[in-house]
Amino acid sequence: MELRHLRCLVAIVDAGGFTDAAIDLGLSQAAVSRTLGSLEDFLGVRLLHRTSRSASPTTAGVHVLARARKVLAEADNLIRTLPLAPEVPLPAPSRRIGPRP
Amino acid sequence: MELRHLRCLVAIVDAGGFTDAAIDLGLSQAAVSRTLGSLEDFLGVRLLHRTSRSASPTTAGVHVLARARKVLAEADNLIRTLPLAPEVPLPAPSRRIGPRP
DNA sequence: TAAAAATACTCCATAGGTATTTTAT
DNA sequence: ATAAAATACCTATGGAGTATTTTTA
Repeated sequence: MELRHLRCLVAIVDAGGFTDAAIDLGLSQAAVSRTLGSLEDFLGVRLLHRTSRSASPTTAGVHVLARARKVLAEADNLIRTLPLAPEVPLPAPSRRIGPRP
Repeated sequence: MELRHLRCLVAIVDAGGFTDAAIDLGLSQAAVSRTLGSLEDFLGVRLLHRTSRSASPTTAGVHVLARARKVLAEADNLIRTLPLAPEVPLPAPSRRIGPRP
């Protein structure tokens, strides 16, 4: 299981379907279908109920979805709270007032 | 960024080095080195200080490591708390007392 | 100099795309 | 009948292994 699987699940539910999720993810509809399929295979549970109109989470899907969001939130948190270590220290801001020499 | 990157970071710190982490992960030392390198590239920060004796987290590494553990903990939680949906319902436990007929 | 990590190279598994078929309304 | 998901097929990216080089305590 990788983050891509969880991102895919969330995108489908948020978009309400595979096709729109594919657009949001910048992937093809086929890729989205297969990625979610492999997640369901891995977990051994069907997560989404598909119709020709939309896709909605199963009972297990609702459960997994909530936890998937937590995982992704923690991943986002990791990236957002990065103490960025500048290899090259920022130049001291110039205090010059007058016109450029 | 995928879970494999975070699993790699955690394994290296827990094992104290790339080589032992590789054994724990069931990967080659080279794979571990590259996976951590790609994580560092992605984050734009050096996470581990390497010596020929061991690998220890940098300041940023300590920060990221803590968050990586949270991400992985949530991922584990997702898997552990799965409402397993048996396709075939479990057979009702037999209440027979006497010897097998 | 003796460990451990980085790199060069190669290979292959699989993620992803396109085109098509199947399915459900 | 139509819109959406699943599938078949193909390609290419990059993940992984082995062998080697580089690094540093």
